[in-house]
Amino acid sequence: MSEQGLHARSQPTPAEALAILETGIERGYIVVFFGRCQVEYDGRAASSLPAGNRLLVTKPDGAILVHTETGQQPVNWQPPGCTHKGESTGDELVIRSHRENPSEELVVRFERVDHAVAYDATGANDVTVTGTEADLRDHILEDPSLIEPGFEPRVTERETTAGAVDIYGRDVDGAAVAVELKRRRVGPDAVSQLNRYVSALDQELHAETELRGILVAPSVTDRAETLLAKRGLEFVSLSPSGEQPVE
Amino acid sequence: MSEQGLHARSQPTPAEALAILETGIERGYIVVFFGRCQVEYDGRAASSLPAGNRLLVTKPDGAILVHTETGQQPVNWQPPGCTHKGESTGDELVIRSHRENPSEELVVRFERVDHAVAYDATGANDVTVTGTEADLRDHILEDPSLIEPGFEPRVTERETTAGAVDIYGRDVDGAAVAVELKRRRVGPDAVSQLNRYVSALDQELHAETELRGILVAPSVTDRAETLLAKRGLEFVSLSPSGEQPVE
DNA sequence: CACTCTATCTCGGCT
DNA sequence: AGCCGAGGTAGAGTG
Repeated sequence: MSEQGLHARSQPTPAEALAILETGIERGYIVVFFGRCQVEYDGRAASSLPAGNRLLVTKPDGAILVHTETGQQPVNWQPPGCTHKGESTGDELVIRSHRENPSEELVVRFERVDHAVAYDATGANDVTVTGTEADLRDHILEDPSLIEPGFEPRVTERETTAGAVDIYGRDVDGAAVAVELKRRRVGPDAVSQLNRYVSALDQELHAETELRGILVAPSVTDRAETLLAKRGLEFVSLSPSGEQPVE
Repeated sequence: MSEQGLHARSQPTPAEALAILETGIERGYIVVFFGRCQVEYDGRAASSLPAGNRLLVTKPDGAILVHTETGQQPVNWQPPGCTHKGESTGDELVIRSHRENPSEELVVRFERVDHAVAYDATGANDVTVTGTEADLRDHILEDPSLIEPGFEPRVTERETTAGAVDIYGRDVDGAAVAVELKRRRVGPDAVSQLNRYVSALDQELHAETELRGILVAPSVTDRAETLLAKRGLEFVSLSPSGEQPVE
């Protein structure tokens, strides 16, 4: 079965599957195998997966994925930038994916390939997303009173020795304000992040100005709220849509 | 083309592709479409992807993935637990995936399906991984002197009001020690995490005992090192293998 | 269900 | 190439 941009074959021999893999890689196609395989990985960590029926995907950018019947995430993978080599040793098809820095290798052993497909998956891959932290920031810059009356943003991504503050400005009394934005409900980690920036700014300004830290998110967990209080930080409830979320 | 546990068809009509999807879902198969589609998503965020040749995977656990030719991650997806419905409207095949809590919907519109596969991907999916944080912890519990001579672990996952300390114990002088483990090089976030635990413990113990905080990781970034010093915390270099990493 | 934290996180942006 | 932080993070463990 072979049309323009598509090669598919059921129950290929290892040699046939290898041919589909190699021509697919050469042409910049996505190559997909359905079959029974085992997987070994060694690199940043190491893992072993016993034999089972799986879905293998190789992409022209060097990514490779092994999917089982469950989970959104692949059970094994390699990131883009790897080089894949197929090898047909008698009745087995072995696919090795390797990369450097860090040195990692993934080995997939097919004892049986039930179906093989190579597909030309070209096309726009520019997805547009809304409801991000950037949207939340833009809403605030457009209407700073969403934070509080009289809030005046001065800069975004203001650098400190501890990292960049999302929005830096002044309140109605002239006090400096560091704002940390989160698009979703936050835990203690977000409070610590804001606290790092506020501590760094506190040293920079050496007490010349009063300094406030405000965490902006749809909501916070109990522990985060406790930590905010302990650190003397404030919270403003806002969603990425710019609306105050309903309870 | 149809063997036991596999249904595949090239250039199916929308009705034929829909049949493969529905029987595949009913039988608990992975269903894969290769074709030209556009994708809309609305839920925690919202996104839009113009038409292009893509790979779509639906899993029997309710997960769904849309892959382009680049990237390890799918360009659009739904997590396990969703319900998928196919719909053949004339010359289009539309797949809707929906879930509640949060309410999210993914709509994939195929103007052309070039190839469709349903595959019975059963088999052991229990991957064993080594080189994790748990391995690092076990190495330390087996040989506590990896931290320092005389270190004596008392409990793992010791609860504090700020969260659980990975390893809690005593040093050779009887001082309390809170150890935070990381399997890889860490930045400021890990230092803040340890600092939260140490602050909480400090209050709990109300200065009855001296308290030390030790971050264990292969290495730290410059900012993390600065922050460690500022917070009065310590660092011990260890890898998940239990070895001290070479420079 | 919500909270917390790990992850071979991935990914993008910036230095 | 490394650092830093966002992410529709996902997934696991626990209460």
